Amino acid sequence: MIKDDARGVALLQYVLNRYGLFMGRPIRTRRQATLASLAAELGVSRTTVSNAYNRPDQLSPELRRRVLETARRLGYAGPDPVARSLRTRTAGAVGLLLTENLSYAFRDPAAVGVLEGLALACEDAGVGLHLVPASPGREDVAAVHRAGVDGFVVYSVPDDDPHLAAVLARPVPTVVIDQPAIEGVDRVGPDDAAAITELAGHLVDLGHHQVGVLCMRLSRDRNDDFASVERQRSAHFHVQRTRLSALAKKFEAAGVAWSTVPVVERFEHTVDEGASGARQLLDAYPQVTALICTSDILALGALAEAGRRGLRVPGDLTVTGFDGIAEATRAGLTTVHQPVLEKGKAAGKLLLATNEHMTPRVVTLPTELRVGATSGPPRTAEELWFGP
Amino acid sequence: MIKDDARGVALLQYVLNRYGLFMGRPIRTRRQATLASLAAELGVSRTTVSNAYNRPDQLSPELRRRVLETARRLGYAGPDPVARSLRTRTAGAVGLLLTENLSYAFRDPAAVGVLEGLALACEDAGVGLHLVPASPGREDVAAVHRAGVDGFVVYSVPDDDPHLAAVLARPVPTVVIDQPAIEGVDRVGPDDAAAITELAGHLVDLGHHQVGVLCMRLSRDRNDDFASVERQRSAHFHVQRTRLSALAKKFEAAGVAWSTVPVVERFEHTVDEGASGARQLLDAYPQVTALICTSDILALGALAEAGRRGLRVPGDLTVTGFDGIAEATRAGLTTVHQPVLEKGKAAGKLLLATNEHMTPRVVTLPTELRVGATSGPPRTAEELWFGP
DNA sequence: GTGAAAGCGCTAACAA
DNA sequence: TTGTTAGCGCTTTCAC
Repeated sequence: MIKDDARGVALLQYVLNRYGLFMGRPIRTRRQATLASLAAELGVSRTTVSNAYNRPDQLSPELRRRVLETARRLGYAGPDPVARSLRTRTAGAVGLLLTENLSYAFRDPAAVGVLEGLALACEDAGVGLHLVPASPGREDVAAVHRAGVDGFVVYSVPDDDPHLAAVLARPVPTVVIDQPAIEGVDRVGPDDAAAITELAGHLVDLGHHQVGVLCMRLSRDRNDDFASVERQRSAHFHVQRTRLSALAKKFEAAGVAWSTVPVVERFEHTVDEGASGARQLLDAYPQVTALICTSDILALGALAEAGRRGLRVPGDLTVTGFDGIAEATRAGLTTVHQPVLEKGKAAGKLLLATNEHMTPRVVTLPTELRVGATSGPPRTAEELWFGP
Repeated sequence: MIKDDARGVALLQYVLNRYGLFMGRPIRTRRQATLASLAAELGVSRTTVSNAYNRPDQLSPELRRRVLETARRLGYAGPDPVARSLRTRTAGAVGLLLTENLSYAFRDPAAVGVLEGLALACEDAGVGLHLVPASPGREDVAAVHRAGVDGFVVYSVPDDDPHLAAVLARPVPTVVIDQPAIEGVDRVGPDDAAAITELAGHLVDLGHHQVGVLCMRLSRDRNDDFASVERQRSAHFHVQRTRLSALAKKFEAAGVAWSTVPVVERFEHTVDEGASGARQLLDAYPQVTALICTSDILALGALAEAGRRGLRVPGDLTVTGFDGIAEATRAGLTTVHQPVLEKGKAAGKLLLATNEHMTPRVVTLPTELRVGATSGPPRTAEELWFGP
């Protein structure tokens, strides 16, 4: 009985809808066709219509043709993706959390490379890539909850970011890139400590003892200034913290007291800010012979500033970067190259591999020290007095 | 009665689930908590739990606290986004269709600019940006149907692409960028014809009559070769077709028979392919005095090739581009600048503006001819014989 | 090859 | 302030 009533109502509703009416209301917009209305129009069951789209082999070609034909006539574009997702429990998309400024993400070739790699992996698997709107400023975590995705990739996010916490709370798999290890979460990234230690070794071997560092933002609060050792230690950006601590360790081992090494921080990650950071550092510490930058973008700015000051590179000043972006290569920068495209791809593959795995997986990417034309031995005392 | 039965079953199911059981089945994985199970646990209705998340003012702070607390205890991360989307009829995301190779989209600064602008607009509105996995090769349109989005932005897609047709069939608003006008669809783009006509005028004024053109792919089939007038006319990439026909018109008006103008096409949009295209064109038509490229990327390649041949620019050869990307500016390229970031932003705003509008809206972006150091008067006959 | 029944997990009138 | 009711549009056993 109940079923019959329900059907009767559904039918009535359907008829009204067809004529652009709502129950008891004046004419409005014509309702969209649904799988049910299509079935009613055809006089078949919803199953059959569903099969026409999802299991073509489950019904006669003739019937299928009729279904599709009628669908076209009614302007029905196929099963509603959201309803399907609810029913099948898969969204067909992965989310990307990226709390940095978008302008950073799209302007740093290294970040774009990661994005591209991830997008490629998604494309291969036929799943969408959902960019979660999460600006660093906004505390509103709702966007994370609203994202209909089967998993998340988290990239370049401070470890105390509320969005990250929100992602981890969601009952879907997660992969982090360049982030600290998290219990039960897959991880992708280079061995930052080893890579920059090798770079530091290169500088030590050249004879540098008076070094300075130019790094990206260490925490969510802005500090376009020198960063104390304490601030370095408590940095919330894993990559920066790791690189700084590895540098500290290496230089301490080489007899350089880390507390005497100036570290300048910049919130915005641009070439101009790199130049400004280099200016600030060199103004205060003109005796520095090597400027270690934690990214190529910053290093390019430092090179520009060196040029502005009339410093020859590497004669007067050694400059190094990190990432190995194309423009750095063209500039002959000494840097550490990391395979950014692979980073994104690996993250995507990890997330999309359905393999049941017990322990969280870790992909460590190879890096390569690329000695370019911007690093050389420091000025000696004689050179300082008598010229090179 | 029926209702009571349903509740009884739900309750039983819930109790079983809590203990990691399925009805009649052995132990499996513990089911995820849902709004309903949370409500049962608390002894309140589902509405109340829903309100705790969506309408905090609809219940007492104390009860809300209890709900959230219990949610945490049960590992409930908030209402399922897909179910919510189904119910509210909004996905909180816009789709981006981009059938070009992803590697193109992420490597051309102009395309990245559009992407960034769109992402910024989405972020402002708090909606996600869903990249639809649609490689140019795959005919499989399912990804378009599977995308749970409230609207689509279509960028740089051939007008006969099946993915585009699939998007238009979906009952959601759509905005196209750099695409031909489509009945009932909003559109964003520069006035390509006017822009390149101005550029052509600049060349005509300089006295160029022997020109050649290097353009991006015209259709989905690969043709790394000269493009006949017929092929130009029937191109499926709107932007390329528009630019070529505007050039034809302008040069015909200046007394140049377009059929005599060599047009070389390249499928891949890279600097290297630009160089190879220039090589092919100049090998066959060494008398050309101006090479018009339909993008800066191609033009940069052409410049490289000119250098390789020992041609001075603009003394021996004038080269022009289109887009106004940063690297082109640095190279002093004569080009047409278009505001790519604004293009993406405008598309996003158009899509997200809920304003009821009757007629499709069109945003025409301003362009600017930027005369750089790569365009000058052609060699005269005397110069050819006696040197400049 | 086709259909009936049972939800997926949630929200939003409307009632109490 | 809280609960009841009625689906959103679809897929999927399981019968027929």
